[in-house]
Amino acid sequence: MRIVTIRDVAKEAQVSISTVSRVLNDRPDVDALTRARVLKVVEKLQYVRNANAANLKQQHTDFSAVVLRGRRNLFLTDLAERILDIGRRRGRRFLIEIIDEKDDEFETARTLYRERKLSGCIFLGSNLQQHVHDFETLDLPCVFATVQAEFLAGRQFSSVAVNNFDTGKAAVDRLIGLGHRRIALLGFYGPVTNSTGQRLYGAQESLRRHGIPYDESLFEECDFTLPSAYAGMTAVLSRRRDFSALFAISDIVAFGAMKALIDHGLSVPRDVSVIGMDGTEQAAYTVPSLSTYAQPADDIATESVRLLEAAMRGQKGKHVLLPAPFIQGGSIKKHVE
Amino acid sequence: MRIVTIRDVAKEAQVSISTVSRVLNDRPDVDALTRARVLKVVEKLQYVRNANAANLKQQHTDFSAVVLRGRRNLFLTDLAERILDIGRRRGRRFLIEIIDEKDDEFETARTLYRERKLSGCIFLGSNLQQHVHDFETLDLPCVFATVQAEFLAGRQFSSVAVNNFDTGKAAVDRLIGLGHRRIALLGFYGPVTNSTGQRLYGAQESLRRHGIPYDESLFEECDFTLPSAYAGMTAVLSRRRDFSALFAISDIVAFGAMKALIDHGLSVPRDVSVIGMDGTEQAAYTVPSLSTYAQPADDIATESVRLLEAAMRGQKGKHVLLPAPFIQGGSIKKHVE
DNA sequence: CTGAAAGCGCTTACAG
DNA sequence: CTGAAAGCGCTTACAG
Repeated sequence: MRIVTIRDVAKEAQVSISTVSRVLNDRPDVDALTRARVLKVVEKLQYVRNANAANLKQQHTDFSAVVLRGRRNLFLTDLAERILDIGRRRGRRFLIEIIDEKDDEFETARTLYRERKLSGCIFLGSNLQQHVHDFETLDLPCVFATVQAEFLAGRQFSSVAVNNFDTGKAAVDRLIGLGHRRIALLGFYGPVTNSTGQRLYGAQESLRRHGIPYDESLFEECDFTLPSAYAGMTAVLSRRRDFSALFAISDIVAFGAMKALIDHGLSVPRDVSVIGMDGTEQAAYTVPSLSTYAQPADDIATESVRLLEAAMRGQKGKHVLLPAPFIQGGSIKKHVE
Repeated sequence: MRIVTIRDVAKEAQVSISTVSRVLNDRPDVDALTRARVLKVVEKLQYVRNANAANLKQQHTDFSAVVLRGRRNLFLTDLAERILDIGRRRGRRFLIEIIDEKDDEFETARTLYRERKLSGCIFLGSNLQQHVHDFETLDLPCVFATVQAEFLAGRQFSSVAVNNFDTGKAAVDRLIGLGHRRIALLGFYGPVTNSTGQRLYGAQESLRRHGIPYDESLFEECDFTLPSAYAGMTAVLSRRRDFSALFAISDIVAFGAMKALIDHGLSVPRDVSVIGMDGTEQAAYTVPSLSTYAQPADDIATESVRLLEAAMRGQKGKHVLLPAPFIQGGSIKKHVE
C-alpha cells in the first residue's frame, strides 16, 4: 500500500501542507473548522507522520534514551521497563541502550545525542566517576536514576535515588539490633559515587558505631548475578562458618547467597539471618521470604520521567531522595548464642 | 558545541558531500586515497551522521523493532535484552515496544512501520490469532520468536520456537514415568496458536495416552506472574490435596506455585514433584532447584536476528524449531504410594 | 572515480 | 488564519 504523506492529506483537505502541519502540531493559530476538516482527512487516510522527517527539521526530536548499565541487573532492567511504559503512556519514546559494566556511559550518550538528536537521557546505575566534567559539556537534559548525583553542577542534571549509604547502615543496624555481631557482607565497592559502594560503606559505618571491627574475611566481592553471588558466599563459607548474619547489597545477591548457604547445610534464618536490598517482587517468593529494603521502583521510574520532562522544558534540575522502606521477610531472626 | 555535518566534513576534506556520503556508506566506487582522507577528517571532526536525515532519504532505515507482549514475562524480557545486545554488536538498532496482553501487536507494528519506516520487526510472545491476514498486507520482514508460525503464508515471515506441544507432553510423560498419576496443571490456554496453550494441550495429550482422564479440578488458570501463580496453586489446594505432581507452563509460574505449596505445609519434592518450563537461570537457585525444560534463549535470540536480517536481504522466511532440553533439578522424585 | 542537483517529508519563519 | 518557499542533513540517480 502506498504511503500517505502530509501532501496527500493537504490535497484531500484542500489546504496547504503548512496548515496540515499546524494541525498536526496542535498549533493554536488554525481555524476550528479547518482543523476539523484536516483531522477528518487524517483519520480517513490513516495518515501517520514520518517521524524521521519531523525529527530532521525540528530542533528537538521525540527521542529520549535510557542508558542501562549492566544487563544482568534485574532491578535495573525492571526499572527500564517501567520507564518505557510510563514514556509510552505519555507519548514519549525511549531508545534503550544496554551497556556493559566496563563501557563508557558518557560516550554512549554523546554518540546517541549526535546520531539521533536526543532530547533527553535517563541513566540507570551509572557511576559517573570519571565523567563529571564531560557531562557538563553535554548540552542534554540528563536524569541519573538510582544514584545520587548532587555533585553534578549544571541546571540540566537531576537524580532520583534512595539514600544508599543510610540504607546500608540501617540494614546492619537492624541485624545488630537482633543481636548479631559477626555479619558477612556481599557486594562490591566500585567508585565512591556508585550506589552499591555506598551501601557497603553504610554497612561499615554501622559496624563502627557499634564498636564491631570490620572483618575482611567476612566480605567477598560479587556482582549482580546469581552465580557470582553464589560463588561469593561459597568463598566466605570456605573461610568462616561462625557468622550469624549476612547483608547482601541486592536481592539478587541475597538469592544466590541463600542458595549457597542452604547447599552448605546451613539454614536461613536459623543459622544465618539474611537481609537484601531492592525490594524485588521475587523477595516475597523465596523460601524463606527475604527481608529487604525496597527501592521504590515505580516512584523512581515516574520521578525520572517527570524530572526529564521538566528539564526538557527548561526547568532547573533537582536531586530527589526517596525513602527505602523495610520489608519484613522470614529470613531474619534474633541471634541467640 | 556546534554540530558537525556532512558539509563540514566535505569542506575540510576538499571533496563533495556526495563523496563523503559514499565513503560513509562503504560504497566501492571511491578512490582509496580519497577514502582515507575523508575518514581522517571524520575522525578529526568526530563527525557522527544524523540518523534522522539518513533514514529520511533511504528506503530502509536502520531501525528494527522488538514488540514484546506482556511486560511481566521474565523470560521474554530477558530474550528482548539478548536481542538488543546482539543487535548492538551488529550495528542494528532495535526500538523496543512493550505491549499489554490485550493490546494489538499488528496495530503496534503497523504504526511503528509508518512512523519510523521500520525495516523489520521481531515479535516476542505474540499469538497472532486474529491477524493472519492483516500481517500478510504488511510489507515488512517479521520474525515471531517463541511461537510457531508456519501457518503464516508470505515469504517475509519467519519464526523460531521450541515445539511447545511436544515439550508439554514430554514434561507430563516424565512425571507419569516417575509414577505420578494425579498431576496438577497451572497456566493458561489462550488462542490455539499461543505457545502456552500448546504446552497445556501437550500435557493433556500425555495424560490421554496414558489413560489418565483429564481432571479439571486439578487445573487452574494463571498468567506469568508470581502472585497469579501463587493464587492459582492456592486455588487448586483449596479443592484437592491428593495430587503428587505439578506441571507449570513456565518457571515463573513454578516459582509462585512452589512457594504456595510450601506455605501450605507441603514439601517439594517429597509431597509434590514440580516441573517448570523455560530454563531460566533462577530455576537453579530455588530451594529445591527446579526441574525444567529449557527454551534456549540465546539460540532463539541469535536465530531471530539472523532470520530478520536474511529476510531484509530478500531471502525467504524460514520456520525454525529448536530442541528444549530437560534440565534436572531437585524438584521431582519418584512417586511412592 | 567525482560533483551538481534533486528530493526524502516534514517544519518554520515570512508575507499577506 | 493561511500559503509559498526555504531548508533540516542526508542519499541517489545522472552526467561527466
